[in-house]
Amino acid sequence: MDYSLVYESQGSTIVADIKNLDLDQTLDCGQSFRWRRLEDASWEGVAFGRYCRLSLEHGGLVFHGTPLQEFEAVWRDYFDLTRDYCAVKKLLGSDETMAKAIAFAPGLRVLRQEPWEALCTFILSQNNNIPRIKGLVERLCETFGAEVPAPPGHLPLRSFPSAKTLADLEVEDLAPVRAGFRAKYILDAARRVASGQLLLEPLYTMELEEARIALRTIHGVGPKVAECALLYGFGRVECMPVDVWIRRALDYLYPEGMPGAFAPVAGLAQQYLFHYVRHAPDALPETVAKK
DNA sequence: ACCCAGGCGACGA
DNA sequence: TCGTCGCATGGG
Repeated sequence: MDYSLVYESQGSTIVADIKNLDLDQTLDCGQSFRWRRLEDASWEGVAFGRYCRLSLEHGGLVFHGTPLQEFEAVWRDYFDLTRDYCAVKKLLGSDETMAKAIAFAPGLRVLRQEPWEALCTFILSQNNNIPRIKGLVERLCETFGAEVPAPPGHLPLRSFPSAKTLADLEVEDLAPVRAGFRAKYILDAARRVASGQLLLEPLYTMELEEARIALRTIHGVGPKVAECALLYGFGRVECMPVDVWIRRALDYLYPEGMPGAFAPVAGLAQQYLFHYVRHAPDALPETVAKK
């Protein structure tokens, strides 16, 4: 539990004693592609069809215009605030390399996103770079999402389009998204999910290897995307996606593999490491980083 | 212009 | 089963 005191004040929810959360580190680290940083350093976005604007103000986390009831129904779990990151850091920090990665971004958390959104966005992520993934996701939502009302002074945003919505489209309909060869993958995923041929709900608790196999029945979902969907969409923190960055990091920093004790939270270790090797100048030697 | 990106499927050995 | 290649697109 990374907070103990939460209350509602003037229509906003305030988490007074939040620990282990930095919004910049968490909302712009390549796990979610829909959050935007505003001029005043607050962040706004949409998840589970709800608008959210939040900021960190002298140690307290403020959900602007969000009733306590909605915080408890949606955002507490979305930000995984009931997880004890102090315990996670204690475990991972016993390793010197991981201690450096954690020190570089101590407020990084792995979000618990909507399953369909996580699956879909990481299908779009393949052989792609993060700035461009954001563009694809933005155009997908702008074109096919439903309008989500925003408070006065803020432009309405759009929800992530449902599988049902996308299932009725053809590849040509997705042209404005400019997803390239990934468009057909999105449609296959949408059709399998919308038809009930692939049930997402059981993937929260299904035996892991079985869940991986189920996800990989989608055309365009391989080992890496399945791992991302399980980690980011289903809270399966033992899942560890290995992309080109993590591959480099493991090869150089953990040639013998990561410590076995990390396994239960390998996905969280992966997120610290991913952020570290992409942004810390001294994490990898120049020759390794550029390769 | 050029390289490569949070990979995957198809294909051939 | 394993290595190689093409894929759409555009950010840096």
